[in-house]
Amino acid sequence: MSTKAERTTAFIIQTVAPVFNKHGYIGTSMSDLTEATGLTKGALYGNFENKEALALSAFEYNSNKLLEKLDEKLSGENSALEKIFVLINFYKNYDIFTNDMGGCPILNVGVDAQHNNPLLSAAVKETIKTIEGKIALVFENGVNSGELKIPVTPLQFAKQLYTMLQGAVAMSTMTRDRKYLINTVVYLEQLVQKELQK
Amino acid sequence: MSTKAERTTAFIIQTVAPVFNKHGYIGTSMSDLTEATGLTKGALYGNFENKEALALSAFEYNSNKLLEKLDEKLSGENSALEKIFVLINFYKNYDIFTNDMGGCPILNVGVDAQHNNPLLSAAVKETIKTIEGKIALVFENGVNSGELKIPVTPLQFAKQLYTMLQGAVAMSTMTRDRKYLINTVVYLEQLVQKELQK
DNA sequence: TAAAATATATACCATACAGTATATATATAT
DNA sequence: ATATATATATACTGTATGGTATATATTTTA
Repeated sequence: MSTKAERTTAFIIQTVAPVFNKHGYIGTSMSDLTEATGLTKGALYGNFENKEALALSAFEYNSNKLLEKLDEKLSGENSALEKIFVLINFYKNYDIFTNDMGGCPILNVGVDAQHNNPLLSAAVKETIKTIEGKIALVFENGVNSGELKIPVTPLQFAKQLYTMLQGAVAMSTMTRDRKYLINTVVYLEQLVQKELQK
Repeated sequence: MSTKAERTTAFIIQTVAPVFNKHGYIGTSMSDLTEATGLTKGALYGNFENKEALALSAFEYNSNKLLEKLDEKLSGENSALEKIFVLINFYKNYDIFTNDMGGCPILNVGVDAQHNNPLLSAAVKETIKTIEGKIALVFENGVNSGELKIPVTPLQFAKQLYTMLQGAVAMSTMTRDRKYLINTVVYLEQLVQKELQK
């Protein structure tokens, strides 16, 4: 079993993660975090070097939850095309999935950190690259097995798909209207059906 | 000619606008603004009630610059299809256009304000609605004149197009890679060419 | 269970924050 | 040009900020 300190650290991260994600790095104060956790500054600074380390751990926590879910959706025994459909379909309820995190960590931290925190900004870029790689791999396998055809490279196609999905995420986040997600998913499903099936 | 005070107010807004857009509402301090303008707090508070009023004016300033540019692109004597091409093409250099503002005001303020400032958040929603309306009008005219065909309502199609464009804006903003803009523009040009032309 | 190690709470820095009261300087109107 | 109105600068609130030193409490190890 894990030590008490390890469990406290884990508890802090998971409690603090949605607060940072909602209010941003500067917008989150240390007293917001003591309030959310019920712990004191002594406890927080005993487990983390400073506010930035906390924010970074918080982002990694949210980011990993997302990456794990994507892995789950893109794994399994089904075909490449089916995997793409499952992925697209996942975004229909992306707002619900990310609600516990306080919204999409990619979008929130990516935009928030761009001129305020280079470390967080770099972490977001890394995560985006990872996600694009995961999607690209599915396309690559689908092409290699002769299952589907794509007009550009797998990575390029993955980037284009992810851009559209994140567009829907951004619009639904800013307007608080999930129709952007739903309509984009419908559009992409049709697109994949028509264009990719060999 | 305008009074000195009016010119000062205008000067403050245009100087302060990119600062707010880059660093967000909470991330921008009043001393950031005195530093940027070379004025003192007395001058700022003499011209604006408080920080929030300043931030709102700053967003409206950036937002209007964008809306005016869109009006310019969507006006003229050319056909509906040509207008759509001009619009899409505008986003190829959207990052350059918004650079003076400190980035896309819709995305930056829309994401920054979502849990921190209801007024700014509402202003962004309003601007999005306005932009979608402008694009929808072009589609509506194109359909009514029999120039082009669309599979859904003009507003619905406008929303879908704008979502994709904003997706490219979001991705290129977060990664600082303008290829997302370029590739999305290429994709949308093909889409419009193939699907809309009657 | 007692000693040592570790984790958390308390009390405290110095600094930065948004905002204000008032004095001073600058426009404007007569 | 002078009086009046207005705009800006200065000096100052009280509070909140991130971070720290140290005392106290709680685990862990022996």
